[in-house]
Amino acid sequence: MTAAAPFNRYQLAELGALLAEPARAAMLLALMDGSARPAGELARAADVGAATASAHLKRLLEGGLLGVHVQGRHRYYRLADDEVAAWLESMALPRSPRPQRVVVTDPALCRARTCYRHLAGQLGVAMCKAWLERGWLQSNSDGLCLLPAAVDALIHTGWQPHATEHLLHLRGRSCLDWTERRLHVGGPLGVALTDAMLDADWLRRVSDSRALLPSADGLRHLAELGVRME
Amino acid sequence: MTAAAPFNRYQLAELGALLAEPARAAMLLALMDGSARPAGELARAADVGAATASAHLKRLLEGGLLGVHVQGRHRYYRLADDEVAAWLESMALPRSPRPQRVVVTDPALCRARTCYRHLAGQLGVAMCKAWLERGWLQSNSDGLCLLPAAVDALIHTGWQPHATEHLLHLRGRSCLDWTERRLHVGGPLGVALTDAMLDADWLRRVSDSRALLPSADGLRHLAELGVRME
DNA sequence: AGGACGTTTCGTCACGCGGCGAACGGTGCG
DNA sequence: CGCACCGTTCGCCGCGTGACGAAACGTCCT
Repeated sequence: MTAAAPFNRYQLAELGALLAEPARAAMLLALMDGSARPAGELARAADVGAATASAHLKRLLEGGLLGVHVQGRHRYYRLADDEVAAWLESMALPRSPRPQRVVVTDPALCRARTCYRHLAGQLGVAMCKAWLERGWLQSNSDGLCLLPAAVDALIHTGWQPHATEHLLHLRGRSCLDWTERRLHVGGPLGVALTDAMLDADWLRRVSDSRALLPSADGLRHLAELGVRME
Repeated sequence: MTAAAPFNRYQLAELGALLAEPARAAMLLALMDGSARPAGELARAADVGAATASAHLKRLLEGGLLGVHVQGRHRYYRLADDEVAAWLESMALPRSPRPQRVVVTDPALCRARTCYRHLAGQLGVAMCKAWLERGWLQSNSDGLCLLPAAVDALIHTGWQPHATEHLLHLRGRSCLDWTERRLHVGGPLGVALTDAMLDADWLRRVSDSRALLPSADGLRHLAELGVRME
């Protein structure tokens, strides 16, 4: 299902574990200027004993993050290569947007709601996805447009033929859903579809909320049209 | 001394610790496609119990790597943002040059040697650094050049005035040292300086080696000129 | 209202791992 | 050749933390 996992959980964990110790992190940071430093100096930089430092350096070496360069009774450790240095530098970035809040959302609002004036939420996303897969909705450079097969199906469920055929002339806009992070149908087409569903009593407005409540009738019809919510 | 450490050892270690657990790593990998998944599903993906998964998700959330989106009795976890996804992707890269070898090097070769025909090794790096700091050597767009103050000092130690003054007209090239990963003086200026030191018996060639052995006299004079080797 | 279910919190246990002191091995210097 | 020194290996101890079961909390469904 995932696109292409770069490597497995154990490799990622092993790499993380190398950074997870303040003493090792201190050593890596001390070497980030590209210098090569003897073990004793790194032990002092990390504020640990020689024995401890030696063990850490061994792990970092075996993990491929360091290289060593033996010179008489000294052993000079350095970052394995510039890639490692660049990668360590990049560790600082994902921390910038530090404040991560817990966003509490009304369940009904997630299921179906208006986005401006068109349908959004799980239902909107499901409709967009299903109709694209069925070939009822098409995406071109101009945006989204409905195809005749969709109109036939909608009329078959009881929609007014004239008003439904009018949908063919409306343009839809791909709209990224806030909660689902998936595309759904916006623009004039999205608004018209939503209005029609409200007229047909498939959806009902909820007072004082942007939530839309699907009726039992609506859910049944939508399921027939390939739109299912888990 | 280091350029600008992005953050301290504890922050780096904390970030690493978030990845260091296979269960957490599995969860992050499962979310790398941008999906939002409920806690139970992530528990299954990580192959741990619900209680354990909940604790891990809490840590990842507080660490800023995940966001959550509460919907009724479900809690959908996702990567905090696209930056985190890109950053995780980049974790795969530094592993490619896996084989890290221990390089054993002759101590004398590291201390001082010829790089092409100029002085390199610790001594070459020390000279470059000291003379830049003293304002005897200057770096401009054209490379390195010696300044009159340096010539005066060199003549004062006994170098031939005429030959020494000639050094002012030579251009030096910044050369990155192989063992020290530091700049030293190459180019015509570097060659001329090295030749002069050999002439003055500050340095001696070692047969069958690129190593250069500083004489006691040479070390003393170099120390006077600010060039010290630890 | 009551039962089912997803999720979190709490309490407990056990393993892993980092820390150090001491001993060992190798290199350089007088 | 012996001493000094740097670094590693070994053995032991203590803390941190991940694992789970049980229980509590909150939401959905009928």
